Amino acid sequence: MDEQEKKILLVEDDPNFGTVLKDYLMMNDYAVVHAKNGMEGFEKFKKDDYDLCILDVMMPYKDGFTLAKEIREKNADVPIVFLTAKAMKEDVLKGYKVGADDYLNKPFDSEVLLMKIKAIMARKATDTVADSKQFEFKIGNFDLNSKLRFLTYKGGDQTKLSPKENELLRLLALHENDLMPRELALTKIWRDDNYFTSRSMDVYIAKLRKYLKVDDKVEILNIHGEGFRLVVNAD
Amino acid sequence: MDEQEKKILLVEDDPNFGTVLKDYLMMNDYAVVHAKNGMEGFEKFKKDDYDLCILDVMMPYKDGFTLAKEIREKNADVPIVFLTAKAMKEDVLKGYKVGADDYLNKPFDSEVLLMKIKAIMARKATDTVADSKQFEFKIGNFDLNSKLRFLTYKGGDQTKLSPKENELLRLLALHENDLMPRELALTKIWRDDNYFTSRSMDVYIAKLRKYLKVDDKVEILNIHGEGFRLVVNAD
DNA sequence: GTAGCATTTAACCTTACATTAACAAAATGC
DNA sequence: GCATTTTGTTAATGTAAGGTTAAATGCTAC
Repeated sequence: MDEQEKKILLVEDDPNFGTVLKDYLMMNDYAVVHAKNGMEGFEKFKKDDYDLCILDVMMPYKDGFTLAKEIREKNADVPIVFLTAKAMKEDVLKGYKVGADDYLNKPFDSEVLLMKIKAIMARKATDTVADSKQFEFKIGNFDLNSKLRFLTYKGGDQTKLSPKENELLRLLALHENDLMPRELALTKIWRDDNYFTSRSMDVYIAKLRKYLKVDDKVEILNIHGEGFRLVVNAD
Repeated sequence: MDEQEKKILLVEDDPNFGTVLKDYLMMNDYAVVHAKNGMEGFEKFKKDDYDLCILDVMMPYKDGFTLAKEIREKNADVPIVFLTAKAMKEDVLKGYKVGADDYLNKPFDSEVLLMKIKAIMARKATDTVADSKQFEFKIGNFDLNSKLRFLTYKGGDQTKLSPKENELLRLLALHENDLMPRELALTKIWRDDNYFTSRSMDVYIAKLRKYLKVDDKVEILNIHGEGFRLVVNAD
């Protein structure tokens, strides 16, 4: 889990206002996806996970409330903020009914919006304890704790692993005794496959080999032109 | 949780308005305690646990913000809604900084307030750890009393902790031996995540490390780019 | 007011991490 | 064998994160 930007889905049909708002949010380190109408908004929502949705209420074809309802059916938790030109009481009530987290009347102050977003995100910051992805591995005499990024030898010595070391070893462990294609690591961990990332990966393979050296049952073999293989030999 | 009435602390100095609002909320099945000024509000807050605080901003002697800050020192989680006559941008920002959950301008529609309250309560309900009301921890040879904010070493030496020290150590203890994400502390305790709050947090980590130093089984480890880990080693 | 705290800000330092570069050594294919 | 590609190794460099310290600020209480 690295320093990820928070992802915001912004659904706003006014192209000028939408673009300005998007830029402003991006300047404040949010990753923003801008949909130009309700339909598009729902498509984009289904395709990805968002930390927050900002919906304009007044939109052609599919208004913000309808969209909010659809979003709620898919995901009961994602915070929703409505933008609205008029401050009609009925609208506000309707908004809270579909589970709005907040409400903003246009024109609104951008700093206020920012604070609201921060407040909502902070609320959300639950201690989501580790999704049950696999984070612990036994590798010969080693135990790899991939969440806390350390490698224990025979229950004793702990080696801290850097994020890349950790990811790489985890990927190898997931393919224990089997081929872990070079390309897999490069695309999954380095997100790019070129001469330099490849060289970088080799550097990390070397580091891992150094850590694993203390147990002579464990080794990382190269399969020329294919990838690597984490082998655990019997005693 | 059982079918308990939710308890609301209402702090409002205008006796007429306060009484009307209190009655209205009670009619809607909330248990309401009405304090007539900031001082009284804080006294009442300390005496009981509330699910929500509604604070008037403009009050003699102790305004709503000051009160909110005091409340926050005691309890970082309780939702706070401000009532204010004027909609000054600075005020709104100030409100969110002290951790407001919402903001209402007087005169406001009572139904809107009700919806907001419902929305906030619903949010709280889904907040998984909101109920982790644990205030006493054993950390190696230390005992942390997080309510009274002190740290005892081997039943003897007591160190008083400042509010921030206390919250931070508590958060670490809640995740003992596990990762306590940096971001979690920053959003929960500092309510903001930027370069300076991050540096501030480091200062507090240093303070805690100094306190904990006397017990060499206990340490706070950093996990680069992720957060911290309070480790208690076996003897 | 000012004394005494808690907290933030600021500057600065250290460490951790990832990449790059240059080169050596294997492996492969002809 | 020798040319080419792939892998291995080491060191340097750059940057980001974390750590430390002291001063500045803000608050409360006297």
